[in-house]
Amino acid sequence: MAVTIRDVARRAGVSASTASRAFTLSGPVDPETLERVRQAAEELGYARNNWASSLRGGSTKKLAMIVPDLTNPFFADLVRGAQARAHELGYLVLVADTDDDPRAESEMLESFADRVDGSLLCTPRTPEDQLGSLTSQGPTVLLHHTSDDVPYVISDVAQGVGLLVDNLVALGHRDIAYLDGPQESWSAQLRRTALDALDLPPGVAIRTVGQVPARFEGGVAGGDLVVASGATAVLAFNDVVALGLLHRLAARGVRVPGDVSVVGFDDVPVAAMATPALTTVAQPLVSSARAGVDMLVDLIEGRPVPDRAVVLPTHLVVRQSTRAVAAPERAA
Amino acid sequence: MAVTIRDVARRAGVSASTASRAFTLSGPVDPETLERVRQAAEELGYARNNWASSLRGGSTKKLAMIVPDLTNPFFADLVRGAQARAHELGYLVLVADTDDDPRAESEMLESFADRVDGSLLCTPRTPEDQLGSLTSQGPTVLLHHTSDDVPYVISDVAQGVGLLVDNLVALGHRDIAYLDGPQESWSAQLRRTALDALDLPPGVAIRTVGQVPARFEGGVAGGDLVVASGATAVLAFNDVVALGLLHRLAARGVRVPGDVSVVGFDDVPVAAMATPALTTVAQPLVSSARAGVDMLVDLIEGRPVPDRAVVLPTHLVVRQSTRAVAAPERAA
DNA sequence: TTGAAAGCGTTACCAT
DNA sequence: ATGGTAACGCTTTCAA
Repeated sequence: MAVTIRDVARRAGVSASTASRAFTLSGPVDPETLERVRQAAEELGYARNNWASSLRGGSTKKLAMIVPDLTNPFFADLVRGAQARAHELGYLVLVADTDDDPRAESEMLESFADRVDGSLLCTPRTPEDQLGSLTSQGPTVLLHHTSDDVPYVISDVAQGVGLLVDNLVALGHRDIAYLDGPQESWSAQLRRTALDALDLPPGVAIRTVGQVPARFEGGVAGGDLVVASGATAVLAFNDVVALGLLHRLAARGVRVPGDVSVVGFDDVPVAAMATPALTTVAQPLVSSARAGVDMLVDLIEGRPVPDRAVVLPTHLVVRQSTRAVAAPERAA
Repeated sequence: MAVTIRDVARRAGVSASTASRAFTLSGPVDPETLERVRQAAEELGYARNNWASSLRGGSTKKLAMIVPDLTNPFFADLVRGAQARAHELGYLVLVADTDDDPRAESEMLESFADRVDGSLLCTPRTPEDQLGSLTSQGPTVLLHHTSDDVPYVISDVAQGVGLLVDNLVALGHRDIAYLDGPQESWSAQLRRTALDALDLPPGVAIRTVGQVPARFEGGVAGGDLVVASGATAVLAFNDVVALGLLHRLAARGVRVPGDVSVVGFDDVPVAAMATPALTTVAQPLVSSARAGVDMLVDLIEGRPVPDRAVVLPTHLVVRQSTRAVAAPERAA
C-alpha cells in the first residue's frame, strides 16, 4: 500500500488536514509546520494521489485531449506540446485517439466528463454546428478549428498561403497551379478562401487544376493534372499530397524543380526528407498546443481570457523543390 | 454535479450496494433487479466514475504507457494499438511522452505509481540493467525491448533481416552493403547479430560500409560510403536512413534501383511515399501493442501468462527501390 | 494556526 | 438476493 497523507501527517506530528493544507496551500499554515510536513513527505516518499483529491475537491487537474489520429505527425506534435505545457502547469493530459471516427469523439468526451477539468479538441472533421454537443461538457478549447462560440487557437493559414504564393511570384512564376484538397475539408476551404482573397500582381494567375483526397495517392493522381496544365509551379494542398505529386512527376520524367516547382503545406517531418526536399510552410504546432493549454487553464481557473481567438503566424521553409524561372518581362 | 450511483439506486428502488453489484457483477443480483438498475442508469445517463471506484477497489482499470517520442510513427502506432486493445478490455491507457529523456521515464512512472494497474514500457534507450527501477512499480510489460526478468513483446528482427537479404539474393545481388546504425543502439545490435548469423549462399557477401546516426542525415552521409563501396544493393539501418540514402544517391546521379537497390527497415508510412517507394520490412506494431496489453492485463488480473516472451513475425514489403541484377553465373 | 468531522462516489464486508 | 456500514485518500468546512 502506498504512503498516504495520514502517514505523512503522523510523522510530521500534525493532522491530516494540516498536511493537506501544506501541500495545496489552500489555507493558512505555519511556515515551520509546512517545512516539517515537507520533510516528512520527502522522507516517506509520499506522492499525492490526485485522483483521490479530485473526489472531494472540485478540480481534477486533468485535461482531456481528443485527436483523430495519433499516427499523423500533425496531431502527434499537438499532443506533445499540450502534454509538455500541461505538465508545467500541474495538469495531466489524457489523450484519446478517435481513429478518425467523428462519432467516437462525443463518446470519448462523455467518458471523460466530470473526470477532467476541461477539454482540448482537435477535430478537423466535425462540422461546427455539431460542435455544440462536445462543448457542453465543460471548459473547452479548439485546436486548429474555429468557432463563433468556443475559444480556439489556430495558425494563420491565409498568411501561410500568402507566403508561399509570394515566394513563387518572387521566383518569377506567373502560371501557378493549385491542387486542391477535398471539397468538404475545412482546411481546404480555408486554403481556397485565402487564395481567392490574394492580391496577385498583374499577369500572375493561380488555377485550380483538380481536387484530390488529402493523401499521397491524391498527389499521385494530381500529377497528371498538373503536367497537363502546363503551369511552372504547383501549390499542393499539403505536404503529403505534394509528396505524391513529386512521385508522379518523377515517374513521368518531369524534373522538379527543373521543369516545375512544387510547394506543400504543413512542414511535416518528411517534407525535409523528400527528394527534392519540399519548400513548404510550417505551422506552429507545438506553440499552438501550448497556447491552447494556457487558454484552457485560464478558463478553468476562472482567469480572464485575453482573447478567445488566438491566431499564430506560420513561416516559410524554403527547400530545393522550388527555383526561379526566367522572367520574360526582363528580357523585353 | 454528475449523477451518482446513489441516484441510480434510488430511482431503481434499491440500495447503492446493489446498484454497484449490478454494474460490476461482483456479487449475486436478481436478474429483474439488474434490469431495473440498468433502466434507471440509462434514463439518468449515469456514467460510473472509475476514479472513485479505484479508491476502494484495488484495481484502477488504468495502464501507463511510456514512449520516448509520440512524433515518431513507430511509437504512435504502438500507442494506438494499445489504446484500442485496452479499450476493448475496459482499461484506459495513460500515455506519457518522455521527449527522449531516459531520466523522465522513471519520473513519469513514479507519478503514475499506485494510480495504474500496470505499465507498458517502450524505452529503447534504457539499458536493460537500469530497467529494474522501472519494473519494481508493479506489473510491467516491455514493448520492443527484451529482458530476462520482465515479460516482453517484440518483433522478430532477425527474421526480418533474413527476409530482406533473401530477397536481395533472390534478385541476384552478390555484393550487398550494410549501412549500420549507432554502435550503442539496441536495435542496431540486433541487426548486426542477425546479419552475422545469416547463412549466406556461396559468393554472396554483406559488408558493413559505415555507421551513421539513425536519422535522415545519417543516410545522406552514408550515401557516399555506399557509392564508394561499389555494392549493387544496400541494406539501410532503417527506413529513415534509407530515405537519406535515396536523397544522396539521387543528388549524385546514382539511379535507384537502376544502379543500386536500396532496402530499409520498419515500413514507416513515408517508406511508401518515397521516390522510388522503398522495399522494406514491416514490423507488426499494432499487433505487438495489442499483445502487450493482453499480456499485461493477464498479469494484472492474475491469469497465467502463456509465455513471458512473445516474438511476432515481420513481413516483407516489396516496392520499387529494388530490382534484379543480371546474374553472371547464369551466363557462364 | 490547527484539528475534528463530514463527505466526495464507489465498493467490500457482513448481516439480514 | 439485498441493504447497512465502513472504508479508500483526500479536502473542506467549522469550531477551537
